[in-house]
Amino acid sequence: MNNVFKALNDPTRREILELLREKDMTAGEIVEQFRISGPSISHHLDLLKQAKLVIAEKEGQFIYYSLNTTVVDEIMKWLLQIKSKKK
Amino acid sequence: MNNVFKALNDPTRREILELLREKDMTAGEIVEQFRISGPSISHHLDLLKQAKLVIAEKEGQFIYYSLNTTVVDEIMKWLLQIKSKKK
DNA sequence: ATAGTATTTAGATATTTGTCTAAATATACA
DNA sequence: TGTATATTTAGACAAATATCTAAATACTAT
Repeated sequence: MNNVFKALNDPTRREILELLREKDMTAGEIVEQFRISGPSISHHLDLLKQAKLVIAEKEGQFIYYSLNTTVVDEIMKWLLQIKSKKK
Repeated sequence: MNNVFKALNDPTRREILELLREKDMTAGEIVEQFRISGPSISHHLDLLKQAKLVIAEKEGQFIYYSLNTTVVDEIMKWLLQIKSKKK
């Protein structure tokens, strides 16, 4: 869960997730949306992958990234627990 | 919102929130729950305060900290939006 | 006033993080 | 086979972060 919070704690990475909400994209397409170098985006994608927030699938010479929202449920559960204050 | 993700991106701070779920506590009581120095906890509390995840109220020589979960709703909303994948 | 308790602020330090450029790897295709 | 394209890995560096000790502030009570 730590990894997920870590992954979410960056505006660029959150923006990547928002992009992937619309449609799956290749690393290159994602890079195009930002003014950040390819390697930096690649690094962000790696963190998102580690958190299991995205899935990477190779198709020929491209790598397609897609959202994986199952981990989001876990976070929401934790947040709900916090919200259910005892006193 | 950035501040909230930042505040949540630390196990100690998340644990503080879990403690405050049970009951309001003074800074000193919170410090007792950890093996971390008072000043460090004070710093964590400050970040939580900045994120508006906790509220601090002075009572005599003590400062009582309590959960504020209204900000949590904002995060949940964002997460739900991410979960509602288009394709 | 003075002493004691609660908490924060200041300043230092080691670690982590986000970014970059250059190089490496992998695939496509002529 | 050789060249172009897509992406990642490696290594460096500045900025942010978590922690500490020492000092400052604020309140209580003798």
